Amino acid sequence: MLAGDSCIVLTVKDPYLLGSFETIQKRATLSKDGLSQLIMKAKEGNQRPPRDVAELAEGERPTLKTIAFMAGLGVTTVSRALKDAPEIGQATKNRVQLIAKQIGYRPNRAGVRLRTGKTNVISLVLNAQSSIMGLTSNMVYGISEILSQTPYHLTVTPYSLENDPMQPIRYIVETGSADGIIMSRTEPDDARVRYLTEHGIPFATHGRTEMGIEHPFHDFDNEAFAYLSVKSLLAKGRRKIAMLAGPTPAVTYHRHLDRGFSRAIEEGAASAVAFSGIDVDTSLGRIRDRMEEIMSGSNRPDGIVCCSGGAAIALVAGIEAAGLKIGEDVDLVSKQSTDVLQWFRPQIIVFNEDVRHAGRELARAVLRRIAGVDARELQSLSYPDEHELR
Amino acid sequence: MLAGDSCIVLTVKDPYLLGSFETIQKRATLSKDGLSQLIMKAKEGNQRPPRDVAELAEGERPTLKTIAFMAGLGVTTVSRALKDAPEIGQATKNRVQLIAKQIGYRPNRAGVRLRTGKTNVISLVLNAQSSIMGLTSNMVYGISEILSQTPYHLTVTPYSLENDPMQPIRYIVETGSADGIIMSRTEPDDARVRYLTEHGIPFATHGRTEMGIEHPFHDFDNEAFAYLSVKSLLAKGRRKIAMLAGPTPAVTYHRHLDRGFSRAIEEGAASAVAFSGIDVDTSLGRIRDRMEEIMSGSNRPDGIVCCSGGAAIALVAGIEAAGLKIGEDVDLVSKQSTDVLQWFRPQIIVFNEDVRHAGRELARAVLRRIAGVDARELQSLSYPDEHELR
DNA sequence: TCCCAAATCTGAAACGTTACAGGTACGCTA
DNA sequence: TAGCGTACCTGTAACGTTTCAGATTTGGGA
Repeated sequence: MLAGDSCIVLTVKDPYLLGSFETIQKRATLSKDGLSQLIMKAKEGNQRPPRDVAELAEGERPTLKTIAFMAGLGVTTVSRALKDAPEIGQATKNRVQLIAKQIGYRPNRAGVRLRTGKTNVISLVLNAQSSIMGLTSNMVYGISEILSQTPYHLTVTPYSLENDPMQPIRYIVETGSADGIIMSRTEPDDARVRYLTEHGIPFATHGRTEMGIEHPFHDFDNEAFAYLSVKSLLAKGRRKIAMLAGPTPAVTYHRHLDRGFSRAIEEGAASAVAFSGIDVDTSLGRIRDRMEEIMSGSNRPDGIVCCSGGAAIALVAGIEAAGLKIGEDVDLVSKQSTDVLQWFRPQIIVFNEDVRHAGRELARAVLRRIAGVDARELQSLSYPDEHELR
Repeated sequence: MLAGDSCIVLTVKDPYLLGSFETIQKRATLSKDGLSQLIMKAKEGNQRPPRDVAELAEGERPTLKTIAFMAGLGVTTVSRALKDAPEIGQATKNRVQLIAKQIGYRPNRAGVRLRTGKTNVISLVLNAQSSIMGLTSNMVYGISEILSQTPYHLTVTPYSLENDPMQPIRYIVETGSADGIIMSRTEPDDARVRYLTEHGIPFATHGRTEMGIEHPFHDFDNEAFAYLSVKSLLAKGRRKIAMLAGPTPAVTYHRHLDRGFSRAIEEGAASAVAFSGIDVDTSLGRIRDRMEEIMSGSNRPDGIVCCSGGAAIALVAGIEAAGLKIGEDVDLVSKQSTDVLQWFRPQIIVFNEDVRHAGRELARAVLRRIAGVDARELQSLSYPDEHELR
C-alpha cells in the first residue's frame, strides 16, 4: 500500500485503490522508493515525457493508461472494468471505477469514435426559415434536456428552403457524422426517410409520412386540432370558416389540417371560405395585407383557424386593419408554440403545441431506435389541449 | 496506364491519375494482369479483407490509404499533398487532389481529432429560458451560415438558469470537446470569460464584459438604443418615461441600457418612472398584470422603452387592459429581433436587433480567434437602426 | 500428484490521421 | 568520378479506444 500523497498530480481519496506496490513496480521496472519517486524516475528514464505514468502535464487528461498504471492493471482490463464486462472480477471493477471517478476520467470521444465508429452525436436537421416563434429554440431545448443525461451531444444543421433538403442528410450519412438524426418538415413521400431507411441510419421525424415505411416520429395531431378548432368556432355560432393552411401541400401536416377541417365543416354543415395566396410560410407582411383585403371583401369568413402563432399576429393585424374586432365580428382559433398570443388578444382561442415536449419525445425516440427498439414502438402523437383564456 | 474500368468500386474519371502499373504492382507485389485482377488477388492474398485496396465494402468510406493505393504513393505523401505542403511536387498534388475529389474522399474527423486534438467543433452555450421571440433560432442560423462554409460543426449546449453557467463551459474545456465557444448573457465580471482566457480556449461572447480582459465579442449597442429610444419619446412630447430593463443587473447590457436611458432623460430634462418588480426575464403574464396596475395608477409614464419584442407584447396587453391607447395616451419604443411587433401595433416604434447578423459576427470572430487573430480585432458593435413604421 | 476448466486478466493490432526523422534520385560542382 | 545539395517522397510511431486471441491463476476432481 502506498501513502495517499504519493501521487503528484492525480490523487485518489482512497489509496488502497491503487495497485500493490509490487505490481506497479513490476510494470515500471523501477526501484523501491515510493510512487512519487517511482514516477520521477520513470520520467527521467524515458527520453520523451512518460505518458504511461500517473503524472499529467498541464492540460492533459487522464486516459485508460493512466488508470491502468495507477491500478496496476492492463488497459484492456480497465476498459472492460469501466463498462462492467462480465469477465472482470467485481473487486477489480469497483477499484477501477472508483479511481476513474476520483481522477475525473472521461473517455476520449475521438478514440472511441475512431475505434467503434460511434460518434455519440445526434444531429438536428432543420430548415432555417419558418420559425418565428421560438419553434426551433424549444425543439433544441427539449432535445438537449434528454441528451444531457447521456453521452450524446447535439449538433444543429440548418439548411435554407431553397436548397435540397437531402443535402445535409447525405452529408451526415456519407461522413458518418452522427449516430442519429432528427428532422422536421416531413413530407408524405419523403426522400430523406427513404434514404435513411435504406442506409439503416436511426432517425426520428417531427411529423408523419405516408409511404408505408415504419419509422420513429412524433407529431402534433393537426387533424384533431383543425377539427376541434372548427368545432369551437361553430359553437360560437360561426358559419363561414377559413383556415390559414400549413405550408405547401408537400408537407404532410397540411393534409392532416385539411382533413380535420373538412370533416368538422361537413359535420356542422358550415361553409368553408378559401384563403387564396397565403399560407403559413408567407411573409407576415403579406399575410397582414392579404388578410385586410379578404376581411374587407363581401365574402369574408366569420371564423378563422390559424396554425401558427406568428402568423396569427399578422392575421389579427389584418383583421383589425379592416376595421373588425376579434371576438365580435370574427373569431380566431390558433395553434401556438409559445404563450404569447393570449397576452395580446385574450379573445383568441388557443391550442398549445408543446414543441419542447416534442423535442424530448424525438430525442428519446432516436436514442431508443439506436438501441435497437422497433420503430413501431417509437411513434407518438400529442393531442391539442384547448386553453380558451379569460 | 490503366483502363478506366479497372477500378471496381471507386472510379476516377481520368485513369491517367492512377499510379503507374509498376508502382501499384510493386506495392501490392502481385502479378501483371490489370488493376481489377490485382485487386481481386490482393483480396484473396490476405486473410482479412484488404482495406488497403481500392475496393470498398458497402458503407465503407475511402481513406488516405485508398488514395495512396490508387495513386501509387505513400499515405504520408497523400496526406501532405491534400494540404498543399511545400515538399510535395505540384504534379503529385494535382493528381492526388483530383483523385480525392473524384472518389469523394473526406477526412475522417475522428482520426484528425485523435491525432491533432482539433475537434472542428464550435459550441454554442446558451441558457434555455429567455428566448421567446426566435432569438436562439436566429443566433443558430447566423452561426451556421458561416460554419457551413468551413469544416466546422455546430453543437448546442443549453443550460437552465438555475444551474451554474460555468458547468457546461467546464465540461467543454475538460473534455476538449470544442475548438471554440460562443456564449451569451455576458456579465460585467464573467467567471466564464476568466476561466476560458486562463485556459487559452478561443471564444466569443454575445455582449461585453468590464473586467479588463480583451476578448472577442459582438454586441448590440444597447446604450445607443436606450438613448435613442428616449429621444424619440421626447420628440413625441413624452415627459414621464419608464424602461422595462434588461435581466438582472448581473448581465452587462442592463448597465448599458441604464446609461443610455439616464443620459437621454437628463439631456431632455424629463423624468424617469421606475418599473418595480418586473424586468425582461419576468413571465409575460406577470408583466402584463403589473403593467395594468402601473398604467392604472396615478404616476403612470407616458412613454415606455422596452428591450424585448416578446415582453413588448405583454406590455401592450397591460397598457390596453388599463384602457389606454398606444400612440395616444402612451408611446412605446421596443427593440425586436423578429419582425412581429409592427404587424400588430404599427404605432410602436421599433429598433431591430439583427440577431442573425450577430450570429454571423460571432462565428467569424471565434474562427479568426482560433486562427490566432488578436482579440482586439474581433470586437464589434452593431447599432440600432430605427424603423418607425407607417 | 497431476490435469483441466473456469475465472480473470493480458498484449498486440487496428481504426485514420499527422509528425518525425529519415530515404532516394537527380543534377550540379569540383 | 566523387561528393553534395535539393527536391521529393517514405515508413514508423503515436493519439485513445476496443477487439481478438490468448495467458495466467485458481480451485477442484481424478
